Amino acid sequence: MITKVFIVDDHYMVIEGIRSLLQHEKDIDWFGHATNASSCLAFLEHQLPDVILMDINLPDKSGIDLCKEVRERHPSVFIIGLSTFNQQSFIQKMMDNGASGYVLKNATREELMEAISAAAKGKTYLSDEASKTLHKTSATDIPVLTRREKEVLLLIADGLTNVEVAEKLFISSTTVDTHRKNLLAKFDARNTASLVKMAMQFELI
Amino acid sequence: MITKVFIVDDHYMVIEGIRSLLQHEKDIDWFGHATNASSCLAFLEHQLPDVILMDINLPDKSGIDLCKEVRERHPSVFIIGLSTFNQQSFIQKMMDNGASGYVLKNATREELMEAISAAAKGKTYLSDEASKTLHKTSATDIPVLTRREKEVLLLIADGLTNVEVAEKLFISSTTVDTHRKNLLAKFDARNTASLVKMAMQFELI
DNA sequence: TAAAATATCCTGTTTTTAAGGGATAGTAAT
DNA sequence: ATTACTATCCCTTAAAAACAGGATATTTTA
Repeated sequence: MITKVFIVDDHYMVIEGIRSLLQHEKDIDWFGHATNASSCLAFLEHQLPDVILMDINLPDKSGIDLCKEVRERHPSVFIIGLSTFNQQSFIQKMMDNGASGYVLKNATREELMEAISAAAKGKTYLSDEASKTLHKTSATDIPVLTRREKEVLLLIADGLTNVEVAEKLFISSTTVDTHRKNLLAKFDARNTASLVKMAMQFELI
Repeated sequence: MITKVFIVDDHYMVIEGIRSLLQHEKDIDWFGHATNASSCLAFLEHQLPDVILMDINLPDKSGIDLCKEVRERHPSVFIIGLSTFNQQSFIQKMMDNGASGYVLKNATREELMEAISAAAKGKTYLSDEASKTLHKTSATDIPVLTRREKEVLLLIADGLTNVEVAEKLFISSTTVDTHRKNLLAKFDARNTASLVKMAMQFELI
């Protein structure tokens, strides 16, 4: 069975690299590539590959959003996330949005082939490193914040005091203090400084 | 004149991509590749290429440090920085450490060839996007910190109080407070929270 | 060498946070 | 209807940070 593979990545070098890695594979039919999300979607209006290798960072929209969109419009197309970043949040979001796998750009030809053939069969494949990253966390679990807490967090990080945040949100400063208290607890942070640092690291700011 | 090109990048797909892009160039002699800094340095003990394409993110040490080291030991070897990131700080540091150019991974074959031939002649090449990034800043001027201030900043961001920082650095807590005061002034920050946020944005933490 | 930058230390006052406690009302889900 | 969560509000005390002055010794640099 021949698998039709399409690539979405804005880096020519990566596209070339993958083409080069796959060109001698008999079971792979090189279907083409796109360098951004919109041309990918346009392509899919006319032709459907079996598997799309999709970068997470695209110029016009994130691969994470594109993944969701493609899966909704074309459920027969399986998607493998492709990224330099071995980040828990990215992998998680990609899989949540219907991806069949996640491969790092330092993957070997073998890993890539495994991922493609698994995806073509509708199965799931995660590269070793990616699956480790996905499962190890819970120590670095990102706290779930309420809408209000996020608002307060942003303003605090911008240097506003409780009183100033309160004025901005039309609530009492003691309420802001409570939110701050809850934020510190959720992040297990010692004080505002480490709270802001952690929030930035989790990319919540 | 034939240019001997060597690549240091921990992503197979990028190595393959560049090889594929360059394989039909008559003026280019593919010299090989390394996937980390130490094997690159080991290779250079025996053979010297004309140009090294060097990723900024390597597993064992940063391309920025490796660049400096290679230039010191082997001044005849010219280096072109290679990265996904179009970040002012990276480009600046790479050039400061003696790189002859900086090319993004979404560069075309033409751009890559221009960069290589410029570097081979000892000239400098920056891809359009990279040079824009390098020159645009000054609105977002990054404060210059002293060694001590950086130490204090890191510890503050980790949530230590003045007293704790003082104990760690064997200085008085009032001194720490003075450093903090100076940091706030340099960053034009209202308080520690915004200081930490700005420092993270400037990638000083 | 003189000036500038850096690192160190001090004494105050005022404002803000941290940490502990507790309370009420609305909403969403089971 | 009860539980769980969210958002709101309040109190107290102690610790910490912000702010405003100033001072001295050591490096760096021009």
